[in-house]
Amino acid sequence: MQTIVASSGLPADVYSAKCPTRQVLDHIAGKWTILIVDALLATGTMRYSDLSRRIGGVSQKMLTQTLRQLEADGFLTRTIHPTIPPRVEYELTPLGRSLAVPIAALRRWTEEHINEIEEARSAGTAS
Amino acid sequence: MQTIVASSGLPADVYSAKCPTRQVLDHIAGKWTILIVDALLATGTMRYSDLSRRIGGVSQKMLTQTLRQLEADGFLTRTIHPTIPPRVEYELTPLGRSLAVPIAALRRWTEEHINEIEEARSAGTAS
DNA sequence: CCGGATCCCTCAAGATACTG
DNA sequence: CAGTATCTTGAGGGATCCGG
Repeated sequence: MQTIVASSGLPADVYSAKCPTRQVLDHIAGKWTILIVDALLATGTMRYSDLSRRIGGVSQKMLTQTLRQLEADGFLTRTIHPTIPPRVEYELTPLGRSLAVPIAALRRWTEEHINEIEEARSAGTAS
Repeated sequence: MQTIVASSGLPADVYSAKCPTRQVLDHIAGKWTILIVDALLATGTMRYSDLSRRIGGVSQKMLTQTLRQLEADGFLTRTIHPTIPPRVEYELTPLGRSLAVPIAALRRWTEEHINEIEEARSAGTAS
């Protein structure tokens, strides 16, 4: 099946630097995006601090920035509860959950093949 | 199934910044990695200049750097034919082809859902 | 206290030019 | 053809501040 991109009227092609699909792929490819979406698929609704604690090594700046990007792309919703202290909850949309499927597959692949990769690495450095 | 990482003796966990799986995921997540692996899955063996032409917007530096990384991780092989002019061919290993499956799924997802994403974006900016 | 926004600085990506 | 060398720029990390 071939998709025609509405905004450009051209066929979707991630190999073309100007194609809108490519920009989207670049966002998805970001390491924080993958971890956030995968965490939300597993956990359901999460607060800002939950995500911050769950995802090791993420800075507040990048967490906020990536969450806003994901919200703009329609992958998740951001719900503010104006209580004291404030509560902000993030949850995947149906679109976000459909993206989470291939992303979770990628995470699983990494965890399942890590030992093969480490073997290849030590084989390379040994020569 | 839970994988124990040989080098650390700990369970695989991409959410931990120090886990080896996380470093691997960060490489895989890179936009160039995804495009290179996906291109090689579709085409089989490719020369340096083939990849350079196929992947729009990649600089020589990043192409070389990413290819060396993928070679070190055991995802592809690099074969030099010492002819004049020189020929260098890249091809996925079995490990690389197994990685290409979830990566191709991600590319396909992007191309198939681009119109939904653009709709979400314009809905957001309109408000 | 939570969920950021802001400032500053570093390091890696990208453009450009050159070479075996 | 298939890279390396060099320089530049800006995305990303750390620390700090702030409104509710």
